[in-house]
Amino acid sequence: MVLITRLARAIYRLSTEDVLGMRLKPYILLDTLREAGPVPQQALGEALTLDPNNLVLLLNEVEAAGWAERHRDPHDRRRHIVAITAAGRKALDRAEQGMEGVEDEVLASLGPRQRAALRELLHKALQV
Amino acid sequence: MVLITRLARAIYRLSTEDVLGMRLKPYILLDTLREAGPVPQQALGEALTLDPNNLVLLLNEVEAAGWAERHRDPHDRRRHIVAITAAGRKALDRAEQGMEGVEDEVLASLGPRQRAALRELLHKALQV
DNA sequence: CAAATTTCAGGCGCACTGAAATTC
DNA sequence: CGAATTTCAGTGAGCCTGAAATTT
Repeated sequence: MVLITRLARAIYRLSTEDVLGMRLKPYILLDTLREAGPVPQQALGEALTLDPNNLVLLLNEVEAAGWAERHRDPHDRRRHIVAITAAGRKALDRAEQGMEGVEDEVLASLGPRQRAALRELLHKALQV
Repeated sequence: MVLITRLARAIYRLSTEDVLGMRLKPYILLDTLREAGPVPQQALGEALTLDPNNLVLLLNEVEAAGWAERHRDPHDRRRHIVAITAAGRKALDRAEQGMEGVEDEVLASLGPRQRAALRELLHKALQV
């Protein structure tokens, strides 16, 4: 647990807006959103371990940038369905290129196979 | 990178003071300090990816709790050497028991072998 | 005197609490 | 009407910039 938090901190410090073209939070949101497809706002918050209040503020910012859109769910008009936009995919692609540099620095001690193994383990851990 | 930050966030949310007997930051500091032995304050900050200013505040708190001590380095009186105390080890042991519950929750999808493999990969990544 | 190390004070973006608005 | 979902305003702790103090 300690190791993960220490690594996460190193990642955070390297993931500046200069490197990604956006702050780290929107990047994580867009990455998750692209993987999950259009989802209710609540489910998105759970995936990001972000409480609903803060998600609203983050989505305001991301939507203002044109990277995602909120639409009311026709089946339950209380809900908002969140989806990534074409511009969002483009911005995310650019950010990912910057993130490769961060990964090379953070995981410098690991070879390609070890990185793949790590990715698989992390992915499985989050698949709850 | 995204997976690590998402996991770290989940860990942070579960690692309350009720569970650990202390906040997460002091826990990480004490864990790192016990592993590294007495170290100059500056080196400790680097290991924690924490800038020197914030480390001062964190150490003020940890020292006030009696968990660590700062002493001047006799060879270079500008430096402070930081060391964990006996009370710090005790508090850390208790916190680790609480952290086991967090680990069980966060890594519920992984078996013992996978957890060990994950730990080894993370440890190597940080060994720069 | 310049550099290194630790310390503190001020300012700002961030996260959580509480309450409101809409819809089921 | 009670519950669910999203939204916003207010509050408090946390991080960073800048400058001071001590020692080399």
